[in-house]
Amino acid sequence: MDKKEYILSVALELFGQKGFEGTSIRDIACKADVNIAMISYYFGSKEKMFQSIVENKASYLKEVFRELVNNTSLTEIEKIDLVIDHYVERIFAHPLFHHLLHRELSLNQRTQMHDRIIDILLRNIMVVKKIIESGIKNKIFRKVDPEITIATLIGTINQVLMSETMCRKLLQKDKDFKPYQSKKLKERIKVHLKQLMRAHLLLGNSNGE
Amino acid sequence: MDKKEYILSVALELFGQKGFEGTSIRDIACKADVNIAMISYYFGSKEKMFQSIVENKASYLKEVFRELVNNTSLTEIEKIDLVIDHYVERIFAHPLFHHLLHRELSLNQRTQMHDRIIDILLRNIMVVKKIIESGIKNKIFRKVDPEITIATLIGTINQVLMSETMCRKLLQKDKDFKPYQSKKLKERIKVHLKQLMRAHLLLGNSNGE
DNA sequence: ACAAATTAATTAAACGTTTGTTTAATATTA
DNA sequence: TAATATTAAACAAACGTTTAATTAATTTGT
Repeated sequence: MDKKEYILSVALELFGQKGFEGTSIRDIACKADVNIAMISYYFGSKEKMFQSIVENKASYLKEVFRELVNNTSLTEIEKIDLVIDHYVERIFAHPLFHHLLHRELSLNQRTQMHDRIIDILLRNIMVVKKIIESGIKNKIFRKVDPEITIATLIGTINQVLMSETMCRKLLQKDKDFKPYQSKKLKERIKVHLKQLMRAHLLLGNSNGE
Repeated sequence: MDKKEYILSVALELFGQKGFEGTSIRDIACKADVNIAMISYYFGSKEKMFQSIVENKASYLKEVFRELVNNTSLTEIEKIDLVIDHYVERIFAHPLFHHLLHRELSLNQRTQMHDRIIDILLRNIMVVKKIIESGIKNKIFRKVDPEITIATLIGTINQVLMSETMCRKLLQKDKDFKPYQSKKLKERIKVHLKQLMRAHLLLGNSNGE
């Protein structure tokens, strides 16, 4: 692997676990087994390295939802199902990065980075919002609150994966249980969210199981 | 106000906004207009002050849900409604404290504090879990996933209030809009969660509006 | 193809700040 | 007088960053 990328991956891991202020560049350099000066040499500063991580990783999650909204061969509820699948898969694939994003979102530090993250997240949120509004307009969905509904989608997954220890205690698993690596948990969340959204969104739903 | 309490309130505000590592005791002392040494004098250390904040504030939110589960004059869905009311009111009343709790939950720092916060949160979570399981047992609720359903409840509110800027952009409000002080938003979240939970939980629900 | 010149990568050490904490002296209150 | 509260100053340690020297890699001229 490219050395620069390797440093970024180590930095992501530590930032994700201990936060930006909670991680020193010495921590990163030590774990990546490089000299401290290499961080300034490669990235200019600690904060610019942080920005590199965000821009690097964010590029992965662009253009995923875009095609969804323009695909007319799918019903709105099928699109919602796909959004759930994509989103859950993404968070399970990059849990530390999403920890990083949402923690940064909850902080009043680094305004510029804060706004950048909002831009990144908002792009996909708007796609989902349009799907919901389309479903309402076509009288397939109930007149739900689109924005808060999206918060439910995103917030549910964040909440479950917020803390490994918390997740274990909530689900009453032993300490060997690794939430991020559990395919069962991933499917469980998908099933829950799909059932939840169908019950919440679909008109004339008698919930026959 | 008691000086010790005042320092704690200032510390809560700064920790809530900028995180534990992102806030220096000089920031706190300056904003509270006291000498730096007073923090050690009163609390012993920065971390012990943090613990004081958590224990102080946490005492407020004990014993709120306890009575709910033992009250047999209410149906399960009425209890869920009350849980939603209480929980939303609480977060809107102490937004910075809940920021603090959940951010600490997402960090792998201060294991002891981490476990303490989990204990605090889990107590109320278990009450809600029992309500849901009771509803399922009494064939009033569908056979939903109780644990992930709780994550939906908590996660939705966290998500909406995670960032003031994000909230404004999501709801397309101008910069004068203060999410934490908006009674309209508070009611909006309550209505959403109640409708969501009724559609999700109640058996034979035809969603007639 | 090969030595010379140039650029890039890496290092140990030091830089000046800021960090949390402590000290020892002073002021206030009981 | 004795206990408590408050202060300015200093503490060592850790912080992000820079420097200047050295090694490695690449490019160039012949």
